[in-house]
Amino acid sequence: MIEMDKAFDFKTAQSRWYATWEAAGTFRADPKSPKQPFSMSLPPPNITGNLHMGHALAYSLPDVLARLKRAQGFDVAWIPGVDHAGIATQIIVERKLKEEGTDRHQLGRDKFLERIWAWKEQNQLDIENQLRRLGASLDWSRKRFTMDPDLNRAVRKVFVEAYAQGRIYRGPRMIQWDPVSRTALSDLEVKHVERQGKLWHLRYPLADGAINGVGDIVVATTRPETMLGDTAVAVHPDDERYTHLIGKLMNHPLTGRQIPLVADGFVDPAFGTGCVKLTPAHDPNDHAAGLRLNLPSITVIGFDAKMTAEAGAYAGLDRFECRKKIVADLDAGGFLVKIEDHTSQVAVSDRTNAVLEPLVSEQWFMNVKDAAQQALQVVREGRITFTPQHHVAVWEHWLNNIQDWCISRQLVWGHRIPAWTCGDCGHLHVELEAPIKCAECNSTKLEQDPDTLDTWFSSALWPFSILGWPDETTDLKRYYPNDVMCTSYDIIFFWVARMVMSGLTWTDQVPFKQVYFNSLVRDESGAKMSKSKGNVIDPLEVMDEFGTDALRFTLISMSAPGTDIALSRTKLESSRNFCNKLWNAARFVQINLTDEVTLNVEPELGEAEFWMIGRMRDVIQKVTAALDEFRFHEAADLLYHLVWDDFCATYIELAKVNLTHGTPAQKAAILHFLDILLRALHPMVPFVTEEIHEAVLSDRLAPGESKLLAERGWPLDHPVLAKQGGDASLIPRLQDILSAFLRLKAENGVDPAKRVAAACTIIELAPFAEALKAIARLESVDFTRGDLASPTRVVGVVSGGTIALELAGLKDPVAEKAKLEKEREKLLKELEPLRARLADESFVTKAPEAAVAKLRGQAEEKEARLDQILALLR
RNA sequence: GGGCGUAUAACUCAGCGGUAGAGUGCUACCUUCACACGGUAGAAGUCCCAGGUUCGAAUCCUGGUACGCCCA
Repeated sequence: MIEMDKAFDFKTAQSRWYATWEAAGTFRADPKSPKQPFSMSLPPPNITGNLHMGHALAYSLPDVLARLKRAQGFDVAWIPGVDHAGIATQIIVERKLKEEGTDRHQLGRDKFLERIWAWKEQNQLDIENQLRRLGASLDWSRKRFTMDPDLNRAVRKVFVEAYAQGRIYRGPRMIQWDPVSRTALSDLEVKHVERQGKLWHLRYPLADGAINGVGDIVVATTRPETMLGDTAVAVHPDDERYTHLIGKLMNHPLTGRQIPLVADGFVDPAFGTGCVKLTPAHDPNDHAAGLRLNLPSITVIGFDAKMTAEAGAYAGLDRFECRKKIVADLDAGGFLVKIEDHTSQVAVSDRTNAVLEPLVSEQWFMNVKDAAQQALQVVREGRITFTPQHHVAVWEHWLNNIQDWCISRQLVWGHRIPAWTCGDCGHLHVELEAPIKCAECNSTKLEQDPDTLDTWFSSALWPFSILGWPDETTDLKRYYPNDVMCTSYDIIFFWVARMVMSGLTWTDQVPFKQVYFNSLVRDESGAKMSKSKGNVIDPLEVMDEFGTDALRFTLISMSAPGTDIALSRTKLESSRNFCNKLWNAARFVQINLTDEVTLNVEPELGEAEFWMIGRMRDVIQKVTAALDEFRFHEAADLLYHLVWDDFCATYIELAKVNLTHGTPAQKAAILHFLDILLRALHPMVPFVTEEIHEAVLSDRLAPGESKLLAERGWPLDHPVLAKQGGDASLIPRLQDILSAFLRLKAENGVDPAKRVAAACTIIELAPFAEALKAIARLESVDFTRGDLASPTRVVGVVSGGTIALELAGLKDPVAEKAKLEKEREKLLKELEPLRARLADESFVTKAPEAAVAKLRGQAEEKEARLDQILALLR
């Protein structure tokens, strides 16, 4: 027999079991199995990352589902993988090159890619092993990487077909340019941050001299450096201050160019002076206005964020340096009217935090308007459900306002765009495979587009590409659509929306039926974890300090849908203590077992057993229902109290006599209960339960049962749970009087360990005399219907009777009377609203019968207690 | 500017039409033969504010206030 230590050694347990499960193939899906399939795709973590607390949560919750479904008899396919994370990865490897004194341009595209692949191999292993440490029951035989050859094939197929259908097109458009990573970004990768800046008021002189005494137009701008590209000044058409000047020309203060005053509705008359300069090449609003008004566009800032040749004297300057110089020059020239402080929203890159430059550039785009409508439809129709539901509102808003998606990136790391341009005739070929020669002119001078696709382009295909799409594979037929997608709500647009759109477009099916959005994990004061704040809690450290099970249980029990999680040490301690409690309960059971006690022995059931069975049946039913609806916190809470309060505090205490001196049949009952509890808890705390299972149960199983708890069934239909019998009210009443005895002792200053004689009027509990004596430390218990009041006894009132302790020397009649009077007052106070409500005609007639009956029951109970107190006081 | 969410015990949070709960902390006591990562008893709350609906509201509705997040 394996000896169990006094405290659960989680370190040993969590390093042993994963390898065992993996070797046994416990988590491997089997398409040939007669079982019903249940499938999920792991949101692929970036290869750049270490496991952080967000992952720990996002992967613990689906693991609960995967383990539950496996236990319920499903063929579970939970498929892992990692994401190549285009920008993030390239930034990291480029940083490494910089440390080595080189860069990607020196290295060249091919060598640079080699470096990234090498780095990826190592990092992928790290993150995969971290997932194993977390206990995530993934089918590693099906693991994927977003840049695997067959996933690349899926990407190319989608690109080529979408191009043929006109969904994908190329063209010059204004995009957000990240000058640090030197790539275009999609709107979603742009973050708007509030920055303290200035508002410069600049004078643009009217070319034909003053009109009505007004010699110039004053514009307000937050970006003076772009004025070199101004091709107009705009006002609101209804702004009466300026209507008479519309169409007049101005002299540009720096370039000397003449530009007109134009009117356009986008101008906010309340902003600054009501006049804004128009720079179509460097501002999205100006760009749109420029197109509407047919204005020329002059690009003065380049892709390196430096001023171009068009900037004349300022050419070559960094954009922010240029700003300073321009302001100084304007000031010197008398064109600077004033400078105000101004907070403005600055667009920065989500990844690099670089201030973005809106630039017109040749990029690839995807029109997703139709797909968006379909995505809206399937959610409205309930073909995909969201938990929590309130995310539907955001979903609706975003998809209804969706813009074309800029999918090309000027990066090396990613899926290369399958487009080739003919060097001779300029024809564009979008093909699955590299063409040998130009179909138009037979030239062999074909050059592939150097750009790669947005990382999310391949992620969007994840649920079906990992199953072998576009081939009609066995896996695709069986595991697609996925049943559940568990992910974070912060990537609802980046990922979830795009998966739904591409799933509908390319497979004509929803990619998954239910989406569960997990919360974000915050620190204990509710602040977002960030490296700069220094409040990051590392899940790897937590697993070392408190155990993986404690971490998982904490995250699960705090996962109430819709609220973020404030992770705290105390909560982790509490979960660790819970695992230890379970461990010790099992240890106590194990110590008292003899070899002949096995799960094959028909258990002998008494009152306590029937009560415990009832509790387990009730709780496990509720847990099953809660997990079905993603109410993880509720499931965890129910099991916590089932183990701690019902099994440990109540049942084991009552069963101690049987456990230590009972027959094998009596002990078998306890063994069955432990078996049921372990199976119910395993999805949440797999390591401690598997460890206990090995120590206590693996030698006592029925023939044919797996020795691995991870392979055993969900206990809901366990035959022992179906047993009925006994008087369900007995144990709660016993608990009540136990507590009352202890309270009487405490109130009267009796040492809890001191054994005193006791009496009780509830004679139905006489069979529990031994347990009562042991738990409440009583000398004896006299069960009698008679009056317990006596000069030597202190008396207490419980539900349905009275109890007494023989305290000859210790009794203080005055204090006792005072206590009873106090209780009488308390009862009267509690009864007051009850009596009032029951006397209320409208309540009794209008409220549902059950509500009235319940209240009446409560009132009767209290009245009875009051009667007993009054009798004792007489 | 628009949208979403949250306000409940000292702290972190459940509950979301029948009259308030958990974990932690706090107070007192207990090293009792599974567990001090334990046990027993106890104190602790105008359920953010103001209206409304209802026999009845922490719970539903309306309007505030505060905080958080998302979008523009």
